[in-house]
Amino acid sequence: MFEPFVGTPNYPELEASILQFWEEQQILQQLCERNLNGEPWRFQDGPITANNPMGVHHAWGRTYKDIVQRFHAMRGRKLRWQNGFDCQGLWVEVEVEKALGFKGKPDIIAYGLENFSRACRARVDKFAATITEQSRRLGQWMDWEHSYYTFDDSNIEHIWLFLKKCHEEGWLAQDYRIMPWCPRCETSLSQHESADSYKEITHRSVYVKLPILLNQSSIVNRQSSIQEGDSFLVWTTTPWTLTANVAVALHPDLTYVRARTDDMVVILSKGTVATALKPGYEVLDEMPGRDLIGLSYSGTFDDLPVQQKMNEQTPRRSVAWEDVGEEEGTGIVHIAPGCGAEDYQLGQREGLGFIVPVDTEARFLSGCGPLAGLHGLEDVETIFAELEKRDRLYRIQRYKHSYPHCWRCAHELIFYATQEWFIRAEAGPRPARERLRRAAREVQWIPEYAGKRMDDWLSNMGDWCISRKRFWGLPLPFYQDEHGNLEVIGSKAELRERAVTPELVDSLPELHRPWIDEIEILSQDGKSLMRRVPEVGDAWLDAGIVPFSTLGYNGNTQDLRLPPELLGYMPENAGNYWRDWYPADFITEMREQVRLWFFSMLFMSVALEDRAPYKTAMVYETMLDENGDRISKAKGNGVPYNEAVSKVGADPMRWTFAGNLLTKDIRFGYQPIQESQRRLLTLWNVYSFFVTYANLDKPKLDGEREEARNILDRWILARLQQLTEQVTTAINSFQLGNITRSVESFVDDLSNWYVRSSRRRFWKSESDQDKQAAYQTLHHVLLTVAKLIAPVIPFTAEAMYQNLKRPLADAPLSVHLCPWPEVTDTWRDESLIREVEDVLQVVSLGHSARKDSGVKVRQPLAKAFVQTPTPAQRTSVENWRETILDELNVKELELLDDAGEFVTYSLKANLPKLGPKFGKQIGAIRQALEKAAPEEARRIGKAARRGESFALQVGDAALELAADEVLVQTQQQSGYSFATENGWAVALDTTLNQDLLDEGLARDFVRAVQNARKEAGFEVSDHIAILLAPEDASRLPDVFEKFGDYIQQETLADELRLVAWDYPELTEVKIGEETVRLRVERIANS
RNA sequence: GGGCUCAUAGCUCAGUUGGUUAGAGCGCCACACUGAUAAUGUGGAGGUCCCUGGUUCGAGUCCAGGUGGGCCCA
Repeated sequence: MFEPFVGTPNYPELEASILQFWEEQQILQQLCERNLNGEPWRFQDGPITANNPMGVHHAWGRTYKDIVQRFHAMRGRKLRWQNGFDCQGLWVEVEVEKALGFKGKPDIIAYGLENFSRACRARVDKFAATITEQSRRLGQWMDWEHSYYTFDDSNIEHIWLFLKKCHEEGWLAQDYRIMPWCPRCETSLSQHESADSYKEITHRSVYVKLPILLNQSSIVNRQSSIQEGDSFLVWTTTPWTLTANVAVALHPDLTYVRARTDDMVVILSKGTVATALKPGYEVLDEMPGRDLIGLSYSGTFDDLPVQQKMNEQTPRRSVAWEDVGEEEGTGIVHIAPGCGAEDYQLGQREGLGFIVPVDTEARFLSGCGPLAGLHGLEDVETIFAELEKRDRLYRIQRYKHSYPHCWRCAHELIFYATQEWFIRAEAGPRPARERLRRAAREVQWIPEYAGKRMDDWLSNMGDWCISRKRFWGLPLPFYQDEHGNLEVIGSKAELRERAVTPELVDSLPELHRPWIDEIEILSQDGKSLMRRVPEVGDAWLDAGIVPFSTLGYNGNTQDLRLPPELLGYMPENAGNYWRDWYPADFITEMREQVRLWFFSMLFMSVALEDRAPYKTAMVYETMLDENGDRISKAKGNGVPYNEAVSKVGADPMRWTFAGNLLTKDIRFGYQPIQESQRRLLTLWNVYSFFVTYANLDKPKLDGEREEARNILDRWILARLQQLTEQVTTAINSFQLGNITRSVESFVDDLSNWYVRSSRRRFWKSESDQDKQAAYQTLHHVLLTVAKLIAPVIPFTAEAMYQNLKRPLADAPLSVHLCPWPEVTDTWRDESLIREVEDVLQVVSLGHSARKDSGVKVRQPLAKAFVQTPTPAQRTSVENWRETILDELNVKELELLDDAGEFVTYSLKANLPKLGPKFGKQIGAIRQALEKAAPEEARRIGKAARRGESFALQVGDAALELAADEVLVQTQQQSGYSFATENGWAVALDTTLNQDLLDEGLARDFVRAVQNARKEAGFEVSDHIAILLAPEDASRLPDVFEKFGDYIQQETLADELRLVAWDYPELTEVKIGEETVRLRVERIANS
């Protein structure tokens, strides 16, 4: 009937067969067909960089995406199932360069741009295929045949449309930016690339003196003691940048000194005197930094043309800067805005100009006089000599510091001002910033702080630098003539219209360099020739446009990668497509995407539609290794995805991911996965229990169900409604971490209470009807759980479902084709659930009392006494009397009004009730209750237990309190074995008579036989014969007289034979206090 | 320097709108239970809920300040 299942699942094997099943039966296809007329549920996938195989951290995010998509699909919503690949930009170039063994730009140019672009495309295609395969293996459902690629012409054209819009808004601008630059590869490096490239290195740093020119100074503090001829002492580790000096910076609040050294007077901060000056100096006087602002000075290379020219425009001066420190140098900082990002910013603030003294190879330009042609980094000797010649050199010192290097060729980097394209945050009549903030406020952010992060970013963001001086990327559609006039092209059609040779546009293989660079256009007035700027675009433009480009926003739906037959879109109504699918209901990515992808999408959507392109945005945190350390390739401490998925399977990983709370970093490794496997094992055990016994009993599981009369069935069904509601709410509200919590708690109840208590119903029930009900209930529960876990662990769910659905005539082919479970109101029963919580309390206390008495559970006891905290809770005990008797192995259960003889009472205030009512009085009331004399406590306690109000004397006042305003506790007095908690009390009568002892022995005997059966490897349904040799004075023969039927029934023993002590092949075992010899034999099935 | 966030048992983490004796899992010790169970139960050991102050009858929870970690921006 059912496929037998024992032991633990082999996930990799199981998952492989299910993947094959999904594939063969085209389950996703069927799901799409089923939901063809459903309300759209709009998920926008963030493109994964198709540059390398995916890692486990990708699997984490993809699990979230898959959970949510599968859930909504089960609920009948129509989805696009579109996965996306990020295909352009420096990351791809860099990997291709590595693969080809290139050192930098010159190698690429030598290789040929055309070849290079083709190589980039090939790499993307290769890894898109790899990632697709890996994602399938994870169980992620996507329409893998129709993933979008950001290098597609349609994507590029949509970005063009956006950029044109930006131009119309007046947001586009060219400006300078300081970039880390490799003089050997002749290229800038992005921030990402330079982040990990700092290495310890020793440079010769230099102290130079800059004579102050009091006469030329705009501001002179007449009180200060500065004299003509005093010099600022400044320090730098990059002497070549002195040619680009335009200012010095001092901290206005630091103390500076005049000091005599080498027969001259220098100025430096007080805190740096000892390290900066040669021995034998003399401090003359001191002054605050602010007195030294606005002074002119003579530079190091006044005679160089670049310096002369700049000095005419903006004369060198000293400026105030809060970032100046005394940890190193002289407290006076040399400022070269053309050679440093901070310098540049300060320069902007202070209205300074900037000088770029070197070319892209770091060789001095012609404006640098005698230095021209020399290398800024390599020809330091000459720079020192020139400084010496000009009497500016004070001291040279070796200095060890961490300095950025090119990660490709290991060459030292410089910082370099380059001209780039920007989208302004605050330009135009309708500036972007506030419009972005307004749009972001309409988004539901999960967790909420993601929204704060976005707003913080938007409030503080600078202009968006969108250009890169590279090759494989979005070709910026910016066309300039020789005078620098700019026009922005918004589509390929427009390009053709404007092109000097339209046929060239027709024959473009793709909208990429180098092909696109061939196209020239005519300016609007038709007078001048315009060429495309050489730059390509920031890759975040590629990703940010996808809410539009994947939906054919520009009206061109020809080359979209979508399966129209499954979405109900025929070519004739494709124009409605984007309107139906924009904006997205949901997006989710790692937290850093807030200021990256979420930002770029928002920006582009605000520009085009003035609203956010997503309604709900969810972020998750960082993945760490299982020890909480950052995962890095160098350390090799990450779990390799392919290894993990083939070793432990996808579902245990998915369960681990799903269980993490969004606000927490996840600690991931094999340990946590094993933990998840263990948690899931309980469900498999219940499933295995069901399958085993259902195969023996062959219950009727199809058609009408028995009415659930048994309280256990009613209870687990009530819990199932609760679980259904919890899981549904968790996914609907994106609190995904609550799914596993709810399911685990339910499975725990199912295994340790429902199955445990119902066990006997499955193999010998008094009534057939009850047995049927038990099977049907458990079957229904397992099937429902399979559906509820289907989004999270689709393989496990499918495996269970495929087996469990066998007896059902018209069940859907796959669990993923089932409708999502709905809450059945007739089965809801909150009070029954609370009852069981009470019962579990009683049972727990009973076990505790057992433990206390030293009488083991197998020994039946005559009587248990139970006292409830409130009268209402007596029904809990009444309703579950049989279960409690069975669980505690007692013959009788008595409810006590008053555990009087066993206990003393103690009272506590019920603060949530009393607090609001009595306010400040509550302290006194608490005292009165807690300090009440024993008889007084007993009087009140009894009254409260009966649900009656009672009088309480508090100081001078006599208060009337209601029963529920006091909490009654009872403590064990003496005599009986006793346990109390939360107002509950359970006492056991531990006196034993011969009948009880004999029954205990019978149970011991049964237990021994069961053990023997198990060791012999018998099936649970095998009938046996028991051969027993008791010791001389054994009570067992008597016990057999009395409990023979019970023993035979329990052990499926058709025969119970007493044999001699030396009978062959007996095994000695202990039964209670006795030692016996026994053997079990299987009796052939007749 | 600014923003966000976190700090609870040896470890990983829960802790809903403020409520009495702060929980779970893992790990450790003892005992028990077991015709699904590598499961489970009971008991034990293990906590200044980061610190200080405030609001309140009452603070792990709310507020302010501080300390420390993480991330982002500058």
